Amino acid sequence: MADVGAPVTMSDVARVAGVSTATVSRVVNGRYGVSASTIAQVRSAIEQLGYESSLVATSLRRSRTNVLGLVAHSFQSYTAEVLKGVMQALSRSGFDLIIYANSDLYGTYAEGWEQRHLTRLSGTLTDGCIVVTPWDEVRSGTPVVVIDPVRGSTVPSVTADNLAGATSVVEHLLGLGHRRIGFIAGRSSLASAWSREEGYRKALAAAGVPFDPALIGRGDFNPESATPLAHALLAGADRPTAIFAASDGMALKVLEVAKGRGLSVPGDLSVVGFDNIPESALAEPGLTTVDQSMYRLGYEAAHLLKSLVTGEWEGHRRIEIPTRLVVRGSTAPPRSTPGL
Amino acid sequence: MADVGAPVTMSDVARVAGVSTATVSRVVNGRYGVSASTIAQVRSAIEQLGYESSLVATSLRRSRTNVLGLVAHSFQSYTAEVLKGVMQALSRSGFDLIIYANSDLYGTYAEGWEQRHLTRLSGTLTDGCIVVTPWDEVRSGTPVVVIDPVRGSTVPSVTADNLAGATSVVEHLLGLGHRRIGFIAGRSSLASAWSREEGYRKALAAAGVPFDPALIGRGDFNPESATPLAHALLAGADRPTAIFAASDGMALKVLEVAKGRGLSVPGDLSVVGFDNIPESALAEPGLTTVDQSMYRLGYEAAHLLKSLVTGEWEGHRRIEIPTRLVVRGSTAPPRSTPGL
DNA sequence: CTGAAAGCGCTTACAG
DNA sequence: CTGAAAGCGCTTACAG
Repeated sequence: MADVGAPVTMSDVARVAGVSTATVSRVVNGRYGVSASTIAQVRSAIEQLGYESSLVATSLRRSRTNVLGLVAHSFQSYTAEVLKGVMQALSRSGFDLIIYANSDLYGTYAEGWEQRHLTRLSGTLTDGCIVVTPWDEVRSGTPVVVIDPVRGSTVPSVTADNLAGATSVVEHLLGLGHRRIGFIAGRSSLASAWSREEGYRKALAAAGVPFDPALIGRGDFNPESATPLAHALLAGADRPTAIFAASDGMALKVLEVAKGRGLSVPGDLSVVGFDNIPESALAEPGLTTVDQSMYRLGYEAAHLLKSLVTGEWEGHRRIEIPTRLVVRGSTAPPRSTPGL
Repeated sequence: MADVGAPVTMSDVARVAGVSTATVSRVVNGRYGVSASTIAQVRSAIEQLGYESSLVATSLRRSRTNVLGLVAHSFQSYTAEVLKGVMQALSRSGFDLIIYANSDLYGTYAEGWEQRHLTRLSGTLTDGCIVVTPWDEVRSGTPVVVIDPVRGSTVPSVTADNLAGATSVVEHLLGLGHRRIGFIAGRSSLASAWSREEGYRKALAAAGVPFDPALIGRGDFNPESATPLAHALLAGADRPTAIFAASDGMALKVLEVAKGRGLSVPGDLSVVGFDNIPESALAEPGLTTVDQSMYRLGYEAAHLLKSLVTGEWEGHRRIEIPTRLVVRGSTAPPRSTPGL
């Protein structure tokens, strides 16, 4: 408690114990070949000084650190859920986790951020990294697992079955009687955004509903990006009776915009999202969405990364997690079902 | 993409650019006194090789790293909320955040964990740290802010106004007509647990309701700790008509136990928690609780730490955040109000 | 304007 | 069983 001076180093311990730093290092790391009496002396000096080895110095010197990294551009509910899964998978694994969060980019997408930090960590601090929703393809000298990669990525990855999820949404809306279904797309460089749009198109095509480009808004997964798009979609005379947004964050904005324009949900407009973040259950009305178990994305990513680092991975390097449609109050048949 | 070999170091850049590492370092850090042509050469070598400086090597050498740390023992909803506040406060502050999570202790309280990791980070990697709910008093050579400190702690800290929060709970229950109010306490070493219990006692005393030690269960904030205590409280003939648990996690377990024993909530038993984690709103019935804005705890802690590190702090080093009673479906008057 | 050298706190061959 | 020395990738006086 009184000790608020310079940090205690290995040299301090060596001096107090009357041995070399090499010997202290051996004791700290439990290496063989140190006499019992020396061990005792060193231990007592460590105790007395409250010494802990510096993570930085240790990992600079060693090749293996037993620390895994996670790099994410922001900390919304999505990332928090992923994190819980990661922690569970790493529980008692012998690997600690370091999460690196860039303060200057909170809530925004900044190009290249992940790559830069991945590189800064991976040579020295971490044995491998998880990158969540990177801006672009990433590369690294140590193993990497990407959650929600860009289109065409060849890096090991974990994603939800976005195609099936989006398909089930559109089938649900079609089943309710909707024919004019708007879509707000996500960041187009991401494989997930692409698959969700593909699911939308294919399900419409399968039902023989013609595709109308006027019903598509191009967002970027950020909630804010959906606001002007929702206004645009709802302004026309021939407005859609349902809007499917490629993320819950965007869908919640659609809800907001609809209310602002005096439209009742689901009476005048059905709204569906994708993700199933906790906020969606609390919305009024509850948001119909696709659950993609962010917890499981994190869990599987951590599991894969761990195996990659220890070199014991056998299976496929691209994992797909099943999705599940969650129907809540934001969807209903359109007011006047046009001749089914 | 093809580059998956050894990491690119400053020496590599120096070799390609035909200069010394000292010069590369100067260019990377934007120091004065390098000729324009040299800067250009070095920049081009950096570009060509995809060089990024090693966070570890840099922070080992430098005294100031512009990285703040957060050490937490687990990653439940509580920590995730705190994190959001921390990130918001650090947004565009020039400080990055590193979160260190120990994999071997997920979900459990392990003595001394925080201190050990704090020490391992603070000499070298971080300029300062936030520690969430430490097991014991912490110390460090660099600034520390504790969220939810132990009793008697002298370290800068941020806490909710636990006394007022607990008082409002008991007043709410008394107002409904409850007289036999059980209490499940938190980890007694924490100031928050102490204040919540004090609020409980004082509010009872103020209302002239005698304190009954048989109505107190000693938990530790972990949800699991509440299960046997709830059974014990509800087993007696003269069981309480309401139970106030010192955390939502424990209160949700009380809900479970009550149901398991065939008691209806709030008909047979009112239940109240503390924290207002997202799960509490979703419980059936919704849990009456005290909102302590974990987001704000994180925000204020980060703000305080930042000021401490830059040396510009003026105010008090112990910040208290107001709390707010949130009444939901889990509380109601007792079945037969004993003569008010 | 630039480089050789020392050193941040450790670990690991190499001698002895 | 133990220590002197080199080196992990950087930065910073110190010379020139």
